[in-house]
Amino acid sequence: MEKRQERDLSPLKQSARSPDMVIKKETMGKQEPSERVYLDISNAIFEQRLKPGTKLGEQMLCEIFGVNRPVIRRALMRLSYETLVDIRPNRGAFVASPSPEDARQIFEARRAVEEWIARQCVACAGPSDIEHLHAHVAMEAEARRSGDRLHVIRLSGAFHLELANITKNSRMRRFLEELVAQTSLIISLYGKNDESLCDDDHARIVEAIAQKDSESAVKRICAHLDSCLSSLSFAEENDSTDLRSIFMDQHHHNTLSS
Amino acid sequence: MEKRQERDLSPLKQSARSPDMVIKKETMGKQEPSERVYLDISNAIFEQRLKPGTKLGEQMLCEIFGVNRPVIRRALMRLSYETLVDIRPNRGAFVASPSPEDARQIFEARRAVEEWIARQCVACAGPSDIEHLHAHVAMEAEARRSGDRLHVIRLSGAFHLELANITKNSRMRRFLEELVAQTSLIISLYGKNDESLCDDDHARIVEAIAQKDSESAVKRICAHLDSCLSSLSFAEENDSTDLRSIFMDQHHHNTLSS
DNA sequence: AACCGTTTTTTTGTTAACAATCTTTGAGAG
DNA sequence: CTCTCAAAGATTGTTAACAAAAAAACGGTT
Repeated sequence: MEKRQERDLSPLKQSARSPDMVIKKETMGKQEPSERVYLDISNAIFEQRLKPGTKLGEQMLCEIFGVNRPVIRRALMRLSYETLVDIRPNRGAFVASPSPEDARQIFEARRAVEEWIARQCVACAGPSDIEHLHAHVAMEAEARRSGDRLHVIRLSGAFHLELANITKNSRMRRFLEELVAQTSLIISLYGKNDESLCDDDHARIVEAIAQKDSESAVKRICAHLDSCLSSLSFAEENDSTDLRSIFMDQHHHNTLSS
Repeated sequence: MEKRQERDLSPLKQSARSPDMVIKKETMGKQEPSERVYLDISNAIFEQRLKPGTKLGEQMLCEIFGVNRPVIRRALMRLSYETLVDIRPNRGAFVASPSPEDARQIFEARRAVEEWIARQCVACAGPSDIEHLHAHVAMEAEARRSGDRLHVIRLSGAFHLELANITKNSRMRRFLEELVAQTSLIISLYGKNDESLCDDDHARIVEAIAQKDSESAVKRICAHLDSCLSSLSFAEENDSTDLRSIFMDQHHHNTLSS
């Protein structure tokens, strides 16, 4: 996990929490301050408002959130256990920058987990679950039509968590939450284009679930993840090669001009 | 997660860390104190030396580990995120006591994860991996023969993590680590007998992996987990029924004698 | 202008003290 | 003897201050 890129924290200054959609499924009542900070930062990462490498300075966060330093440290600590934040001793906390190998592992884990989730959904989704999924997909389509990128991202990731909810296994859901948030970082870092790829994947997954077609559901969710993965470009991996070749070229020109 | 049972922390006073076997796969070099405390407590839970409901008082832990309170609090905080410890505001931290529903979810999650791990192992385990697994199974047998219960528990849980290592997916491994530790709590709470059940399950799983028989590997690991689950008794759930029936009986006797 | 060394400032890490809450103990009444 | 209440003690939660490390700024030299 590398890539130190200085970016500002202004995305945190706007309240990130839309009332109708909260990704992190923690209690929404009276919260510990550190919990709130944790959730807000986590959501900001999830929604790609906080980019990989962003420095999360404690004092700055204290001002943004209006809390004391220990509260911030607690939230950052927790985010670091979930590998969303990288705390470097004596240097500060930074939004994590997953390596290509991290990305591979995360997608692999997602695939394993979501395969199981798809099967479970087929086995135990009831009519109200299906209805709920249809409504979600409709919301995605609407957000896409209206060009609300942030909302699309939010709903798109949340779709997978809605599937996980149906399984009623909170541990699997929580694990997927982490993986989904980490996926956001990966897309921030390595995404080539915007997602014009997955337009109706979700709808087709829901259809397979509604028809109790386990095989199709699994196939579609895996295809969806594969398509997402293949839309990434780990060209950053070649940067050193590029710099080297550029340097060699420059050196070559120098010798020619002298 | 309930069940407040006061038990002592003396198991933490002995150094839990056997040099040849460390369950938690964090770096073994220079560690942050809170990391060490976290690992030691985590391992103590894993090895069933710390029982569910045990109160983990901050001051007591400070004395045991020879560190300051903030260090302890950090470790406890982390353990609570992994649901191994239950922090109740103003009351203190307690080793978690999973409910029967928790147990169901944990085993379900384990099954999903370990199914995938088994498949991966079949697909990518090399000769040295197989050899390593054989050695591990031999160590288990030896520990069982010598009656070293603690060692048996340690090795038995570690077997699953060794399988996870072969997949080279650190996120899946880490998730399984948590599930395995949580399983220890469940067995502590709901285990009927000692495990005379799973004597050669591991060996048979290794055999299936060695023979590249994916179907058998999956079947055997699932059977292993099922057998483990069925060895549990959620009789605690029936306590109220027992008390009621006892009370009714007593009442019946009272009416007869009068 | 670039580089290096020193000083200052900023930020992170740690500790101690105080505040708040809960539990235990002891005294008094019935 | 039992129960209730108040006080004391213990524990958890929070805050402020100090220590340590890194980054930035400044001044001098080449």
